[in-house]
Amino acid sequence: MRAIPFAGVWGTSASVSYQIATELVTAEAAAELEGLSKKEAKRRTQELVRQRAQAIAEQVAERLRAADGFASVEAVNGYINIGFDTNRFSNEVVHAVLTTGDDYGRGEPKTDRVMVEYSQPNTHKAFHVGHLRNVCLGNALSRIMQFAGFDVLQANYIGDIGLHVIKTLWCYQRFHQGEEPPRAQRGRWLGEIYTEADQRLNYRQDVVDLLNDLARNDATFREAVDRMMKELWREHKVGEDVAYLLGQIANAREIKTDAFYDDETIKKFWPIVGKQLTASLEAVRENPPQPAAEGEPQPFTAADYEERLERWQRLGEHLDWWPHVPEWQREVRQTFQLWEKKDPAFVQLWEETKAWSMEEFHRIYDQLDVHFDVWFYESEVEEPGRQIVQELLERGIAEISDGLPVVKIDEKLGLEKETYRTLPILRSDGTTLYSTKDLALTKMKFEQYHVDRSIWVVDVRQSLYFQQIFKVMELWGFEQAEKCYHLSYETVMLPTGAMSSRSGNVVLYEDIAARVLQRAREIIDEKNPSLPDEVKDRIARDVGLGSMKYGMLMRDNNRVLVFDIEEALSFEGHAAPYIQYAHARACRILEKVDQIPTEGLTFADLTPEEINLIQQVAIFPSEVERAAAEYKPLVIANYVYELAKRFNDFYRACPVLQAEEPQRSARLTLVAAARQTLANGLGLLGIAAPETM
RNA sequence: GCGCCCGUAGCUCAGUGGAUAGAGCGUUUGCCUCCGGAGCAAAAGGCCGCAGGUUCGAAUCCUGCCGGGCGUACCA
Repeated sequence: MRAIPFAGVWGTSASVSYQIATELVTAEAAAELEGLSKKEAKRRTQELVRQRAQAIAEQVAERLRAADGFASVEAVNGYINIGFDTNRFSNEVVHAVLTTGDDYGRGEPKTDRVMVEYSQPNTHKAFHVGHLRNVCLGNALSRIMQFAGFDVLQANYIGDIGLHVIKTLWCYQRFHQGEEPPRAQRGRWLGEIYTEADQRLNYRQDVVDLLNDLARNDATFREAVDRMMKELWREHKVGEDVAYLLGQIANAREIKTDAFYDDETIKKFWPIVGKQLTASLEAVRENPPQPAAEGEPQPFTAADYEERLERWQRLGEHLDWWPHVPEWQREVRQTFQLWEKKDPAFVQLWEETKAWSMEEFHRIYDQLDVHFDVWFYESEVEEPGRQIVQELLERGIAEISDGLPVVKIDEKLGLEKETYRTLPILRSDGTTLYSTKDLALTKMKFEQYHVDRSIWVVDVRQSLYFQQIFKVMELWGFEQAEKCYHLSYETVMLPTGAMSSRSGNVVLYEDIAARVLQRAREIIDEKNPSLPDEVKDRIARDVGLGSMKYGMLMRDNNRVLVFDIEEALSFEGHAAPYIQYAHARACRILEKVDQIPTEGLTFADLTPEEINLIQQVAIFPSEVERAAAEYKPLVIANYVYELAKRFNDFYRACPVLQAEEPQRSARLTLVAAARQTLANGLGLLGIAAPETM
């Protein structure tokens, strides 16, 4: 049974005649099909089933007509289409919505307690669009499951310790000691320190990566460098390093960061690289390369050279970093030991700077109207995690391999094929890994919060990792391991490529929020200039942030989201403002009447637009249930857009206030029901439904 | 190598084994004396990556292939 797939018909459609026809035909026509080829037999069966299904549908329709109680019964293409009594069903739907109000669509209370862990931002790092997708998803999922009847606990898991924090604090102490940014900027400023730390510590690798990239992929570069270096060698007699570079590049062999004798080599070599890149770029611009044959490596285009040249330039600004990198890396390891020893001064610095980030996070959550019931911190599960590692070792589930504790999961499960691989659970220097902490956290969720199910909303790149964690928990004998679910979603990319704070290719949350709010405000100033300022501000927030959230939710989880700020700033078409606008229009109609009747209405001679709208309103509860069962906020995002669309159709085709009674009352209640459902649906996505905009 | 995900209109994407595969953006043409034009109507645009299979019926399920992304022992 399903809704009749044609617009403007209120009823249901059944395909049972096909099942019956199939059974009958296969039984009766066996003899006839005997001698035919497989293909012909198939075609003949298809033909017979079609005819038979239609015949059965007609018979059934005939009976149902006699039974009475349906508005219409028809046999079409083998389907039995049953039209409902529109008046009765419309009354029921509208009555249900208006009497339950904000609770329309709410599911029966369920016994399961579910924890949804999401957001998990790292302190000392920037909050960007990638984090935004996570928050929107996790929060919408929580709201939906709660509304569907589950007892939901929303949990945040703050990454307040780990290598990233150590790196940031090292960089702060080493290069920015005593500096203090303006209060509102402190979280962001720390994020910049982190980026700098990362750039410094990876400097040698980044330099060598560029060289290797060129040596591997660009034949022109190999030849030119070979020529130039030979000259350099003859003229200056610079020693072994040049020979090394020459050899590796000419043969497209990998250059290693630690294979240099002289720190000055790179400084001398760098201009040569740039010179060659510039020359290649010019050559390619004048004379674009022909695409290589199938299977051959493609020659670099102008864009390829521009990108490399840009990297070359950026790295060239810090050639003086090169000699220091090994020493910096040593310092970072020492800094980690300060944390391990709980050095009081260091712990104090950590607490202070952590608070800077937390302040920013709280500001963001408030703005997004996101509220957590439980706050976990990585720093709090380090010790419990170590104990679990200890126990896993004692029980032989974990072992020491290459100097660190790991669990060889496939081996322990007796799997031949590589599936779960090996999970390291503690660093060889004794510092904790993400996995160390997650093992403890998983246990804590079930034992301290007594949840029946636990959902992790985390990026898809960690799916193997979570499979590993859950399997290790299972091996450890933790029964609730099967109640753990990783809800993965694809990454957020930018039109310029993958996000990376190191290369500066990031879009920060605060920047998009600011732009979206500003744009919303401009539009309101233009469309509704007479509103008071504070009302305009509130609407700008509802519309701007709503639009931003909807953009994060309108795409399927396992699809990469390319975040385009221009798209986010467009409030037309398939976006939250469209839905909010339908809601505001409904409010305009409703405010012009004193009272909305809820019973004894006459829904007679309904137009297709009215029927479509009532139908869409009617399926809201089942859509909520489906969204919760499938963990898919997208279901609601699609639903609420479709509802707005149908409302707009109705709005155009059906005058309400000027209609004659009893049609006027019926339409008024329909508007009220649609408005309520729009508001409820938007609410599940964490999006406001303003009355004016 | 192995594993996971994606491939649908020019672009970005919806689509629960069922009837004629839908939106938005973009393009073209219209609609405010009428409950708000952040709207509406119309046109154009499709071997649903390819090839098999299952089924009365496949964009949807299965297998293989092609193309792209991601993951794959001390990052999180």
